[in-house]
Amino acid sequence: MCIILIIYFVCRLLPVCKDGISLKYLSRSSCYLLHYYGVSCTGNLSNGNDERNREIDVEGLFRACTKSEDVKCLHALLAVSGKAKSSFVATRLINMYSYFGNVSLSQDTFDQVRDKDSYIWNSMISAYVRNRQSNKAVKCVSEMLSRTDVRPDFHNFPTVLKACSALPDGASLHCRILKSGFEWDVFVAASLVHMYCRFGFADRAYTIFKNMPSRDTGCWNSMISGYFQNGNAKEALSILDDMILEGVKMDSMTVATILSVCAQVNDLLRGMLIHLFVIKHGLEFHVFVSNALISMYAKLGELKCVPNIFDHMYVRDIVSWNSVIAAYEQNNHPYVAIKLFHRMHLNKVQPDLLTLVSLSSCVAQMKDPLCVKSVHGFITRKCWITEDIVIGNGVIDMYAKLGITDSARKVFERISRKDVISWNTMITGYAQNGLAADAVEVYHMMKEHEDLKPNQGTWVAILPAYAHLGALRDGMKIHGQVLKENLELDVFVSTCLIDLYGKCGRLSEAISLFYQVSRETSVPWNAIISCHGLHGLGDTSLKYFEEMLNEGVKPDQVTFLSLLNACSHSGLVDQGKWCFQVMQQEYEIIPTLKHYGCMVDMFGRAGLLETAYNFIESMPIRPDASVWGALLGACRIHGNVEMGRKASSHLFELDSQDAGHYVLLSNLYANFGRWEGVNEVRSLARDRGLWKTPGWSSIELNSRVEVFYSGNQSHPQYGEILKELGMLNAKIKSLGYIPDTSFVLQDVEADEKENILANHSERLAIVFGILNTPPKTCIRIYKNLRVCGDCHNVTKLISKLTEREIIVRDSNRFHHFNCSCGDYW
DNA sequence: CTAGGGTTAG
Repeated sequence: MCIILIIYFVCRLLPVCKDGISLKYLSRSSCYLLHYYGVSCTGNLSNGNDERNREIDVEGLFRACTKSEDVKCLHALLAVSGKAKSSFVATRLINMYSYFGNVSLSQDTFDQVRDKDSYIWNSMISAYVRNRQSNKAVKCVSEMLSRTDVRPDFHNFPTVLKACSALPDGASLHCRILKSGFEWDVFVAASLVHMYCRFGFADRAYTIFKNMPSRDTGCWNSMISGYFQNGNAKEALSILDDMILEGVKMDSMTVATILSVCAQVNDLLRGMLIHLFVIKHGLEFHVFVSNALISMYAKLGELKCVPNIFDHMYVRDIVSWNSVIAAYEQNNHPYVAIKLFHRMHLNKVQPDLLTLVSLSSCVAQMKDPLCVKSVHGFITRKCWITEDIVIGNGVIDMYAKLGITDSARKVFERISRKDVISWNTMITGYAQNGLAADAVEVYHMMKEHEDLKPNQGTWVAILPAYAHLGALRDGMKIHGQVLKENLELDVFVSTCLIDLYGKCGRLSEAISLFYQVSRETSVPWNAIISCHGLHGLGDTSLKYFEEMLNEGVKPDQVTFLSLLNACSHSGLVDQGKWCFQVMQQEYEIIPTLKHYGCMVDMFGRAGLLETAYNFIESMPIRPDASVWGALLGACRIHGNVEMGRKASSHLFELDSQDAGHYVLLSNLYANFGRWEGVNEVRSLARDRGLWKTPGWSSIELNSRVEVFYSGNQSHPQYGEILKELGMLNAKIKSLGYIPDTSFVLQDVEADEKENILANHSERLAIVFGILNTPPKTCIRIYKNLRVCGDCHNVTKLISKLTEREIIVRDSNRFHHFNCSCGDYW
């Protein structure tokens, strides 16, 4: 196609002589180009065109370009006749380059033009915006505004406004533009509506919208998407109703927006009706409409229709591939997603950042360290530019999803102008990888930047970290902020708060919050079920599940995970089995490794080690380390050395890097005094360069979290704590306490064992609490490992002696001491 | 010759 056009172009436009093209008019590069395309430079070419016709031909050629290379070719040929530097031609070139994603060529073209008119400025700004280089777009806008030879007109406004609303500091520019009063123009008004929505002033946008003398479909779309992007999905839908009432027909843009609204408000029925509308009006031929359909179905967990839509698509763009890959990734089918990724590769579609974000999440789900490495390598080779904030944030997220928080942090540090999302992503990255303390550290760093305003995403990022650390006070401070910002009804924020209160032992607060929020989606239900389970209240969790079904809320895989966990903690084996069955048969949810792990844990805790083993053997997917780890943990509880050996042999084969597994097996041997086994495991762990995770306990006092390690003498109050601990020890011994040294897993003398026990970190933390709080104050301790049996006994006695309520949360569950009220506050 | 409103994610 291109070759023919070039020949045509050469025939019509270049100066010709009777024997063919006169080479003296061609530059070296265009000779080369012609040669490259196999165009003979001799031959019979027609002549005789006037100026106007030539330009019409250029137009045709522009339209025929299908890739950046075509434009380059055209550009080179235009350069020959010296036309490329005219503002008119350059504008077209800038647009073409930017359509094909090659902004740097747009910029080169732009820079070479001396007399720039408002058209060319406009095109350059659009080129940046189109390719998401918001920083450069805004820079370009301010440069234009600083010049005297060009003034923005009402054609410029939509572009300029769009550029401004892409960046928070674009806000200062929009005032300048507003002064000129072109609000009546449909395009300008629609852009204003859009911009106001971007800055969070949906009401102001609505005022403009309402006062418009006439509205085209674009304006309606602008208002609908504006409300939607502000999180007001309900208003968006009511605008749609108004639009239909006024007899304005939905177009492809409306449909695409509404589909994502449906996904957000969980309205599958409306989504399907829109799908029918799409079919009836043939709108599925717009790529983005089909894309929107795919993501709508994916978000609502209806994967059945997805392959149908995808396979019947006429054209597929990068978004189509990304959407379909994300659809499977988000619904826990990482292997299907990877297969699609391969198919995409075969179709020669280049993956972009978002593809890799999904891919990272898939790889993280599959827990395959080799895949993690290859994706990491891929990302590194791509060297995604860090100048654009969205790309930088995506890379941080990607590394966090892969569990490589160090790399995430490096990218984070390299971004010079971090926005709120950069910070939120970094905090979430740490929190989701269990590094709550790092998450808190980053949050404190964020607070030092006064120009940054934490938003809903920040709260959703930091609250789980506080919940993990048991930092109730800090969490409550965030609750205060949330109330100030009227965000307490936001489902995500309030779910995090429910989780926080639940995890910090304040069940009544969690419940009252739960009944305040909208319970239309499974999200808050999952939180309330999970936190009751954590407290060993499995029956209550099941009651909430029943209530959830009565209210017509569809449970998802997280719901069942929380339920199975709850059953496991409360020893409700039959109910757990029932849940596992219902999940598959009624809700067609395919159990993930996590579900299997819960089941094994449940059987194991109940002492049904054989059942657990057989259950693993019957699994349709390959059990991973967490499944075998659950069995090993159960063997430790029930003292079954043989089964423990069996489990650990599978375990070390699958994942030889987790120190915790070695500790478990060595503990199991130690319990039976089989020190040779202990030594064997320990030297194995040492050979593989693994160390036992140090145990720590933390306590929150006066808004500070104090962390104690086993026998750590660096604490300023260490002497005082030791003295008090000695006194308490003597007292509880007189009450009949005999240290249970079977929990000491080193092969040392008996009195040394007692000494080790007495130095367990939670005891230091508890005594610290007793010393530093008024009498009768409840003491809450958080511990990263499990509470050992001896500590359990001692804590019970200390609680009695000091008349203190003591709550210890370990890596597994809550331990309540002296709960005379029998309630959980 | 230009422009607004759309789909993936954070």
